[in-house]
Amino acid sequence: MDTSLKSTLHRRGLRMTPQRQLVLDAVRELGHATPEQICTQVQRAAPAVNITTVYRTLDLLEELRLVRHTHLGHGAPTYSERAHEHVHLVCHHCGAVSEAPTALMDELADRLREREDFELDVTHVALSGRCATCREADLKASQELGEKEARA
Amino acid sequence: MDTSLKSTLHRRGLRMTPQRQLVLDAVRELGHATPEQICTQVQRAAPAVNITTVYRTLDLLEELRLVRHTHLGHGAPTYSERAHEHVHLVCHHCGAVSEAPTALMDELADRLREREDFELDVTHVALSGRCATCREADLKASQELGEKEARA
DNA sequence: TTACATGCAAAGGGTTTGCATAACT
DNA sequence: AGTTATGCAAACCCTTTGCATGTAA
Repeated sequence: MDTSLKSTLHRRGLRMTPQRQLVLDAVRELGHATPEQICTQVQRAAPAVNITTVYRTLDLLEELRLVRHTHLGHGAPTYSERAHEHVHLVCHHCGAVSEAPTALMDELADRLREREDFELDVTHVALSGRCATCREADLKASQELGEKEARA
Repeated sequence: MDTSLKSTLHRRGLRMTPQRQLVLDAVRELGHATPEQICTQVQRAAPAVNITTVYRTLDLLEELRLVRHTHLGHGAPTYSERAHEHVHLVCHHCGAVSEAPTALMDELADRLREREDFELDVTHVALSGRCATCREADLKASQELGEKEARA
């Protein structure tokens, strides 16, 4: 079975277009990007492409399971290739997004299945917390505060 | 130390108002609710209250650590009492939201701290997946499909 | 009499929809 | 010809901001 985008579309009576290829390319190049970022990237090659088309194409590519979107918290979701599976870690202090292997979630997924009868989708929602850099900064700040109080 | 809302506000040079009490009451009554739902609830007691005030009050109550908000995926976040700590499980098929004990996440939190140097905030983001009801429906549907194919 | 709080209207980001046009098959 | 795809504008939801008015210390 031919699994190229073109034939996948054709099997559904849909057509391959330059726009669709460009959106898919942009998702692949950008890693995890918002619709707006994807649109900007696409427009570098084809300035006339409208953001509406980007939204429609992302929905389509998601249906075709070529991409997925993740909610990082506030604001627009980000889209990435389906093949690149990972957990997103978002620092809600500085906003930094990092990626971790999904294997980290295996045990949680098992427990949720057993105890809550819930089948976890590891990639759809990001985990929120405080990143290494901000934790270091916190530590330093509290040390300085300690010294200041010791002096006083 | 007096920890009532009124004195907490007073210590910051802020005032207690009927609106602020009503918003806090609504959050407590509704469990996890969007700003709009909270506004509707508040307006049952005081119809003139504006949604702007609800947003401002929710921000304030969050700063005071009396409430927290959680992103369930699409759409508006939901607010709940800070004291009610739990993990949110959202079914991305039917939209149902359930709650699970945060203890489920303890091991994941430990691993993230060790391996990724990331301090997880368990409550801020919901976990996404497929709930028990939808999983049963899936199972039933695939069984029926199997029977149909067997007949054909 | 000064600071804080509210309501209202308007603007802002992100997304969807309606519709006419254009491009395929 | 008939369907699918696009661009454009308008509408939509959710949230924030500016400003005038109101209210409490």
